[in-house]
Amino acid sequence: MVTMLDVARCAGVSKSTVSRVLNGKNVVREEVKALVYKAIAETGYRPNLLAQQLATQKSSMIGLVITNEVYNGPFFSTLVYNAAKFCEQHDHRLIFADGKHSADEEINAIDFLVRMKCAGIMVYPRHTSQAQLEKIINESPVPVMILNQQLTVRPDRNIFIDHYRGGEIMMDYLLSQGHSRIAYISGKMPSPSNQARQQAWQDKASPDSAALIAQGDWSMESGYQAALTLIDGAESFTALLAANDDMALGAIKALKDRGLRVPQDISVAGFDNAKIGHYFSPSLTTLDTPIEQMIQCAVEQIVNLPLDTPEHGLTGTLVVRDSVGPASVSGPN
Amino acid sequence: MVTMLDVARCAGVSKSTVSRVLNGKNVVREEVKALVYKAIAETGYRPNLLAQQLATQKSSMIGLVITNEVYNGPFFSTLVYNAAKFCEQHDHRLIFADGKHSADEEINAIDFLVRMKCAGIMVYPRHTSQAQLEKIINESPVPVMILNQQLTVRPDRNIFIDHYRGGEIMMDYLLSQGHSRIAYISGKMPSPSNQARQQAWQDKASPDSAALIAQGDWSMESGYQAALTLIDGAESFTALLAANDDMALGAIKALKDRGLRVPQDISVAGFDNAKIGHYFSPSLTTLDTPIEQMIQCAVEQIVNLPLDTPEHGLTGTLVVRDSVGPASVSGPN
DNA sequence: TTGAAAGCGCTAACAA
DNA sequence: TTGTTAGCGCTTTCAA
Repeated sequence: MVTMLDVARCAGVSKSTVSRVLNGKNVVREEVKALVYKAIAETGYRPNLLAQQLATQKSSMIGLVITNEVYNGPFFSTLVYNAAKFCEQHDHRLIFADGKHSADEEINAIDFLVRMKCAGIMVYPRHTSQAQLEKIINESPVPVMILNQQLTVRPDRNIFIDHYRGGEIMMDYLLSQGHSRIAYISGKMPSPSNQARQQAWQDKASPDSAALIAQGDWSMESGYQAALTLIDGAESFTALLAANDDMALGAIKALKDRGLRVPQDISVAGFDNAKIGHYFSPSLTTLDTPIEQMIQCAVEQIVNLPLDTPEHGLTGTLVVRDSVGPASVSGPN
Repeated sequence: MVTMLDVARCAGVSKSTVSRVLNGKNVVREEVKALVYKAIAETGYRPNLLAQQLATQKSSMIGLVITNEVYNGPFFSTLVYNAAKFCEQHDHRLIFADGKHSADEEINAIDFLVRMKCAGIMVYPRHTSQAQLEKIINESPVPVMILNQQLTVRPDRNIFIDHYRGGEIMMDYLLSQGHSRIAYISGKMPSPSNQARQQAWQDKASPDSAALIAQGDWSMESGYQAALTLIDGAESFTALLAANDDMALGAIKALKDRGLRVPQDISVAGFDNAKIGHYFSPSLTTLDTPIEQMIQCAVEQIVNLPLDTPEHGLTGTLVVRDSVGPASVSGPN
């Protein structure tokens, strides 16, 4: 491996001069500079970033921790895409650690990134408790930004989406369409997104809706199964709200398979505004979640832009499409 | 920041002893060990991975380069999910660099990972030429594995999917269903996947099919538009093959919007076996692409498992569903 | 404008 | 079994 010293020797100068040339400090004579560049080209030298970061005590990496359970959702691509985009926009690189499926593993992933001396870390937590997160934030030498879920402390380290408000928006829309019996398909717990959405459903739904809930795990298949369970249940309903689009899509298939029409017999809505929702038939009414904005805030907070963290949670916007219609007079059962 | 020296002082031993304790060399007296652990706990010491990797000259990171144009495809989640999975399985971490949208940027991303001293690098190239890739592979001190596309050299650094064979499988199936006029929606070039699939289509389609091709860019929307173009074209066809599932799904919507039935009037097929295909109506006939296997081979090659690189490309398997039916007697126009 | 030397935090001979 | 010492490849004072 060719080091800076090799370049220096080859150019007939000292290590420090090479370093200066590379770091653009304009204190080097042009002719020497040229010599150094020539030597660099000749030797094929690549600066060692580990050494560089160790010496400067700073790095240009931003870490992201996500539990791989999230990988399949439409969330994931959008999240990573935007994370990479905003990192690069601020001359940083995204580095990525799998939080796997337990609090320990999530904490481990964060720890790895801390020890890699990332400039900052974004965590999309799934298992780690508030208390643990708070501890991590406070002990970390670099900014650790908690995404998606609301923390009760350290708002400066927290960019969250107000999923409760999102749930309300969706429920209000369904109610405004005349639906009074609304079923809910939940995402896999623990999940702050699901928890808040479910709470909104519960608060807005008619009091006797307790039986109108089925457990999903965010996947299309679970939405399919959950919908079957609900259809076969004793309680009737005219609308079905799923905690994400994937499950809503699975649910629509289940309804169709049972000969029910969407939205004439049953209306269906989801969350997240997955692209496919537009192309599905019927096209899916959903809530567009401001992922891009969330990531942007997090990254800019890390790179220390003079930017205010949003005081309140970000809220999504309703996307009205065809899968929700007015309540039919008679429900399916 | 608390360093190893701090721990050593706190425990009343030397730095090397602390190091030994940490690295599990069982040459340290139990009592001393205990002392060190106590000091570590007290000080809250976290080893600096940069320093460690600089000193040991090795790292446990595996890099992945993807162009962000790929982020939206169903490919992406699967790719990253499996990459993370197999990395962790072999006690490595995935680190991720955006190839953005030019050869220069891809090469830059690879360079970054090289300079971060990754143990190995996986590249899903989009823009970089064979010659450039070859150069990179040969010059890199660590294994650089080229994914997806076939290289003419260095099969030991190349895990590819035989997309031409995949295209043939799909075309053979369509032909076996009696289709003779088969249209094709292409992915965005440059792309080895599209190139090979398109070639297979061209070789298998009837010679007068030249007009039956429309340009897409992998997105659902482009599939939608491309299908409209084809429908409005002068040439009739009974089947439509799209270079990926997303475009096939967009195309199906276009057909429906024009009052055409799938598969009765027109059959549609795609590639990649995106999950949603199963839930769409009609469910989508597609080719399952062995992404997981590809990544596994790449990772195991990097971590130096006694494993043979597959001699030939991996091939996908046909997934027959509802979007393809027998050729109808009369096409749409 | 340049070079020498110390130091970033760690590992790994070598000696003791 | 432990401590001393010399690196890993880079940056950055401090002198020259």
